[in-house]
Amino acid sequence: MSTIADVASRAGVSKATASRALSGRGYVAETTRARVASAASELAYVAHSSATSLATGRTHTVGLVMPPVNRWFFAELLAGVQESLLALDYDLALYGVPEGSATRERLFESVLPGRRFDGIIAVGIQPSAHELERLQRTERPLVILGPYGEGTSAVSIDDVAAARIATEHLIELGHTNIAFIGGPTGEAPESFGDERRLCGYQDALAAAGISAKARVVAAAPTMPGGYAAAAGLLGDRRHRPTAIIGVCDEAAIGAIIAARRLGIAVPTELSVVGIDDHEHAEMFALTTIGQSPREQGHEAVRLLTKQMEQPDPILEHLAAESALVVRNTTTAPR
Amino acid sequence: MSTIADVASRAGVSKATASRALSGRGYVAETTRARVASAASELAYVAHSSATSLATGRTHTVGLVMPPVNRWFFAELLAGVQESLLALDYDLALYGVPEGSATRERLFESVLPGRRFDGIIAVGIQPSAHELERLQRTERPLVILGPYGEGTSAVSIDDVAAARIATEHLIELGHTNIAFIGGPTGEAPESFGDERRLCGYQDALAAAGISAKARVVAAAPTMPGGYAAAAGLLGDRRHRPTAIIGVCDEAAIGAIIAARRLGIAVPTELSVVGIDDHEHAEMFALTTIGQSPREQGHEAVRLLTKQMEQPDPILEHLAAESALVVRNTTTAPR
DNA sequence: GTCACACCTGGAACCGGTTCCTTTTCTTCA
DNA sequence: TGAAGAAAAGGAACCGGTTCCAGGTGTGAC
Repeated sequence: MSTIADVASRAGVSKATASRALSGRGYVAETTRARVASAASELAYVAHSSATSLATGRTHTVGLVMPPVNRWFFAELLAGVQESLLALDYDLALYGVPEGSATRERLFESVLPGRRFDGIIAVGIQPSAHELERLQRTERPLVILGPYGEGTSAVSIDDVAAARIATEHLIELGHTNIAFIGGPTGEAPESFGDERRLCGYQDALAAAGISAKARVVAAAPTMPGGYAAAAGLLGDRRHRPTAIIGVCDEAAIGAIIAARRLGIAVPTELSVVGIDDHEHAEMFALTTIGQSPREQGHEAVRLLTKQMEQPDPILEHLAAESALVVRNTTTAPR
Repeated sequence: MSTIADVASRAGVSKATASRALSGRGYVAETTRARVASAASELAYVAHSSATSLATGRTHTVGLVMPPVNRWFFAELLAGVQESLLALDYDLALYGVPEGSATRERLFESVLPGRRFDGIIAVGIQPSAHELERLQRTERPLVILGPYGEGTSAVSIDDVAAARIATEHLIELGHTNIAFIGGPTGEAPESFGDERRLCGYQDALAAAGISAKARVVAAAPTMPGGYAAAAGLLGDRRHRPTAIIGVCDEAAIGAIIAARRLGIAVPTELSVVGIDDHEHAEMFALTTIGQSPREQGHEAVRLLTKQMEQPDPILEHLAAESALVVRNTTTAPR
C-alpha cells in the first residue's frame, strides 16, 4: 500500500502540500491539486486511518456497547445506529457485553479508553458509577440508551407509562382480571426496562383499585417464554384471566399462540396486549404500545454528534415517543 | 489522558524501557518493571491504540461486513463472531451493507482498505471481482461466510444439500404434492443461500421423478412472508399441497400458523419442514434441517486467525454441518 | 516604489507508541 | 585474568499522517 509520501513524490510536491491538496484544507493551487489527485488515484492511495487519527486526535469511530442482538428491540436499535453513522461517515465498533464481569471490567478499564472513540453509545446496561467515571475520564461524549444516568445524555421511552397505558386500555374495556406475563425470572435481566413495565402494570391496577387481582407470571421476554407462561396460566379453566399484558410483543405473541392452541378465541374470550409494536405484531393483529427502537438509534447518534460538535455539551434526556396502537386482540370481556 | 512518556518519567526510565516493561518484550529488570507498572497504574495509563497500530502495523481489529441483523441467522452469526473475537481480545468493526451501491462502493474502495484491519469477514454478500481485488490488495486475511469465492477462505452449509434432504424426507414419507415457500421475490435477496435451497428442492423432486408437481411460491424469508404465502396457497381446497417446505424456519413457522388459522391440522393434514433449526423451531415442534450459525461464526474466526498467523495461508473451504431434526410437523399423507 | 496582503509551497515538528542499535555493567567460563 | 556473552537501559529512528511556521511569489493600493 502506498503512503502520502509516495503520492507527494509522484506529483512532485512535498508531503505537506499533498496532505493539503487531498484534505482540501489550506491553500493549494488548482493545478497542483489536480496533479496530486491524479497521482493519488493512480497509486490507489488510501490514507492510513491510524496515522490520521494519531495526528488529528479523532478516530472517526463510535463505540457501541450493547447486549446480544438476538432480540428484535436491540437488532432494530443497532440498525438505527448503523444507518445514522453510515450517513455521517462514521465507523462503528461493536462490543457485546457479557454478564461475566471479567471481560466487562476489562472493556471499561482499558478497551474503551484505549480506543479513543469519538463517542460512545451504551445500550441497555446501567454502567456502575466507577465504570461511568472511567468512561468520562476519556472526555468523550457518551449517550446512554435506557435508564437515566447522571451526567450523561440519554434516550428511552417511558417504560412505566407504556405499561400503564396498555393496562388502562384493558381496564377501560371492562377487564378486571388481567395477568402480566414476563415478570422477573431468576436470571439477570438483559433489559432494565422490563421491571419498569411491571411497575406500570401495577400502578394502573392500583389506580383502578384492583390491585388485589394482580397476577404476575414469570417468563423470559421471548415468544417461547410467553407461550409457556400463557399455556400454564390458561390451562386452568377456573382461574383463567380475561386479559393478558405481555412485557413485550414477543411474549404477547407467544400468549396468543398458546391461546389458539388451547382453543381459546382471541379477543372474544381473551384479550391480549403487548408493548413494542414488533414487526410481527401486525400479522397477529396485536394491540400494542408502539415504539421505534430504530428511531431511538437515530436519536442517540444525533445526541452524540451534537455533543461532539459542541465543546461544552448540554446534557439532554430525551423521551422517545410511544402510543397505543389498537388492532384486533383486545375487546370487552363477555 | 497520560502517555507512555509520562509513565516513563514518573518511573524514572526512558520511553523505550517503559514500553518494554509494559509489553513484556525484551530485557527489563524485575524491579524496574514493577516501578513502571505501578507508575502506569497510578496514572491510569492506557496505550493509545492508534499509536500502537501505527507503530506495529496491527490494528487488533477485525472488520465484519454483513446484511442487517434482523434475521435470526445473521444475529446468531454475529453473536458467534463476537464471542470468538472477544476471547481472542480482538475488536470488531461492523459494517452493514446497504444495497445502494454508492455507499457500498465507498466501503470497498476506501473504508475497508484505509482501516487496515487485521482481517475481514464478509457475510452473505458475494463481493464482485473488483471488490475482491480491492480487498486483497490490502493483503489482509479474508474469510467469506457463504458462497465459495475464489482465492478466499469460506465457510457455509451446503444449502443445496440441506433443501434436498428436507425434500427427500417428505418424499420418503410418501408426499408427492410438495410446495416450496420462499421463492425469489422481486426484491434483491439479502442471502445468496435462498436460491440454492430452491435448487435443492428441485433436485430432489427431479430425482424422484415428480418435477412436474413442483410448486414454488414467492415469499420473503420471514414469518409474515411464510404466513401470507401459505394463506394464499392453502386457501384453495382443491389444489392444496400435502406438504410444505419453507426456505427457512421463519417461513415454515409462518406457514404453520396460517394452517392452524385455517383449521388445517399439522401434521395430519399438512406436513411442514423448515431449514435452520431456529430458536423457535422447538416451540412449534418443527421438523427441520439443523445448522448452527453461531458455530459458523466461530469457525470463521478460527479460519481468519489461522491465516493471520501463517504468512502464506492455506485457503480452506469449510462445509458446516447440517442434519435432519425430526420433530412433529411431518408425517405420511393421508 | 513600497507596503500590505493574499496565495502557494516546503521544512520540520508533532501525535504516541515500538524497535533497532549502542553502551554499560555484570556473570561466567576457559 | 581476560574474553565472551547475557542482562539492562537509553538514544534515536520510524510508522504515516497533519499542521505550524517561514519564505517566496504576485497583485493592488497608496
